[in-house]
Amino acid sequence: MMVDDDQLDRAFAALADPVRRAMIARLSRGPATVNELADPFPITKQAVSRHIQVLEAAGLITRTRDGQRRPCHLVPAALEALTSWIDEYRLETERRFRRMEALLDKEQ
Amino acid sequence: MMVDDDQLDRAFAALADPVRRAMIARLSRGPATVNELADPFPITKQAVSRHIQVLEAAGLITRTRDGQRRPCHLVPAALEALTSWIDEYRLETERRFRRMEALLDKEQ
DNA sequence: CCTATATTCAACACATCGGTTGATCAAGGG
DNA sequence: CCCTTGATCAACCGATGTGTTGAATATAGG
Repeated sequence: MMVDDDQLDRAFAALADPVRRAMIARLSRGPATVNELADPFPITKQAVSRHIQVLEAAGLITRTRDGQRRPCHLVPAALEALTSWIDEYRLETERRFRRMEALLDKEQ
Repeated sequence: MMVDDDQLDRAFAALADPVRRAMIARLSRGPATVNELADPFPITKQAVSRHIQVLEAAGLITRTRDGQRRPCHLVPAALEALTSWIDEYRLETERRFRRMEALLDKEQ
């Protein structure tokens, strides 16, 4: 999946909060409503509702309709886009390190 | 690498800024000083210096000493810790999706 | 020693974030 | 039809983030 700068901004910012990360962890085990997601946290449902909106705006979750409930679903492809971005630079760095080690070995 | 909640907060927040992501990209190709990192951006060196401090506090880079210069170096293990966190939940979600598909197939 | 260069500190402005409370909207169930 | 439940909107508050300018610190080098 290709993402632009704004998408990365929103996605990484969304993950930079322990409440939202806990929600991601919960949603990896299956869909959940606002009330279900709010349950473990000592904050208001309104605050939880906004956390969910942040995750949705970041593309990390989608929402469906089930009567008066709005279940949330994790979007694995969005997570994969983030690991891809990170890995590009991690792998480049590790390759560079290995080249440097090889060069040092040769000089012995 | 094991990271706590605060480390994840700082690391993801550090990546939630296009300037800092561009610095990460630059550093993947080799160490760079504050001045070198500042070059591509239309902001003051002081602002760049603080971006660097954010990346360092997040553990994403380390700094060495070279005379009056303070070169920055990317820390691949810190990036790897982030992809590990993300992948745990992405993979769990994908496994769940596959189980659901298998179940639907069986019901046909 | 003196000066230029590299970097950082301090104080400020402004925007955004994450929480609250209170009101509102929407769908279901008796 | 009313009332309850699920969810959201709006306004506000304190904290944090990102930029600025101006001053300070530290090392290099003539």
